[in-house]
Amino acid sequence: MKSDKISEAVVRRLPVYLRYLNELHTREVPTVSSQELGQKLDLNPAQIRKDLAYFGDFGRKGIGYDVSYLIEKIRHILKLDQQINVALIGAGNLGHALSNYNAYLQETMKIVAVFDSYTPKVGTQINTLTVQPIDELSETVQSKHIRVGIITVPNTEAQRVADQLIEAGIEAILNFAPIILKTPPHVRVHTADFTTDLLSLAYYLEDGKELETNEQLTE
Amino acid sequence: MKSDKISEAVVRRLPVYLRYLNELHTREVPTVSSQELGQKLDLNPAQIRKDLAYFGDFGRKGIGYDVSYLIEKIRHILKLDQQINVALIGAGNLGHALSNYNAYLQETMKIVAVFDSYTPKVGTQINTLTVQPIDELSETVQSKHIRVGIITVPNTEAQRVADQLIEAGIEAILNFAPIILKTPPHVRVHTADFTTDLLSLAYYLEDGKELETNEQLTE
DNA sequence: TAGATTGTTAATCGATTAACAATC
DNA sequence: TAGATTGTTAATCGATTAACAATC
Repeated sequence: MKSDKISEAVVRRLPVYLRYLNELHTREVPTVSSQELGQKLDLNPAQIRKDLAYFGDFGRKGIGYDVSYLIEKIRHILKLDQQINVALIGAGNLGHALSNYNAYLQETMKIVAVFDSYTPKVGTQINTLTVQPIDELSETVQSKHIRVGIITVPNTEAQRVADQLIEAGIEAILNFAPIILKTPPHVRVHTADFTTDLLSLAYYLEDGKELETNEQLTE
Repeated sequence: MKSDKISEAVVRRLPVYLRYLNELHTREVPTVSSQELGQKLDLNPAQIRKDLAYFGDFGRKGIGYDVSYLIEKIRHILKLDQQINVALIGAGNLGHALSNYNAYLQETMKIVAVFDSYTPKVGTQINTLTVQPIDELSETVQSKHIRVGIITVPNTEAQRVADQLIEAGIEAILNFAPIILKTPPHVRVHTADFTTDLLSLAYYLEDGKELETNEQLTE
């Protein structure tokens, strides 16, 4: 196939493939079929083949996909064959948590700066990074060649921080605040909103299992 | 319309509606149209009307939707008109961060217990909760009528914890570990995997903006 | 009444899955 | 050669959007 416009659904599956392929690589498994991948990742094998075929002929008929080769290809497609510097804005608990995830980010996306507007936080250490005041954002984005921003500030500040990031020339944003950011079309925004995930989960709970009002809770 | 099987996409938008409706309610706005909602939430007004119409006729032609009434209805649909108790497994930074979000959870989903398998963490306080050893999970799930589990443990432990939660009779899981959990069909699992969000963001970065190898980084 | 907006049908668009020839 | 598995087309399925009669 090759080319066409690629849908977001396809792009979002690529990191999932990559993650499992890395695991296979560690286990020194040389090749993998779309069948096996599908089983492991709960996806239809035809869908996996189609996803990959958008970008090239990576497999071999009768054999499957070479694990190392496919890793290389997907990393290239996702632009993860270069280091991508990331800034974290918001040094609260969530920011702290995320700063530990560098290892999961294919070692190519990397949080290289942390900012907070709350004065007592400025100057403290998060892992190896020193929390900077937010007004150094623009300068640091330039000097450290930061292309992606992660917003972990309170709701009320999220839009303002987004504006500042865009002003500073950032290209993409991962937003953890449960609000809809207004951004220009050239800046890609993904929202990681766990409150939506959790609240929508409630819909699928079974009916008739609520607490009875007279039921006693052991504390 | 009313009824039919409701797609996951529809269910996932309900909390988004709810969140903004609550904001309108706070601002004492009495009614809202699908047009206004769509503008604010970046959604097609027809889609919003259709989503709501799956569950009943909540609007008034020529007027729009009564904010308070719609809040009540959506809360009922999402089963958020009762308290839903939640357990958090994993008392690391991420667990810590999430335990502060109770306020965003419509005050009906509530984290009422925290567990960790790492002995030194057991007994420490997270907000008002004392971290419990993981082998108290089953008992506490029963006694506190916990229906939902949030997994914030390391990758390697996630599947085991999921199994324990299911064994304990939990009905739904929000999984933060970047792996695909294997679970029986009656247990609903949502995955909140920010690494996928972030890595897929890289795809949308502009080409030709990589760091030149000879470019100097100011530290 | 005139203007606004719903609920719903029909049209469109897009994504997933099945099927199979090609070929390792 | 026989078995396995890809890449791709066609079929299916599902979700979004447009349009409009009904009506507040």
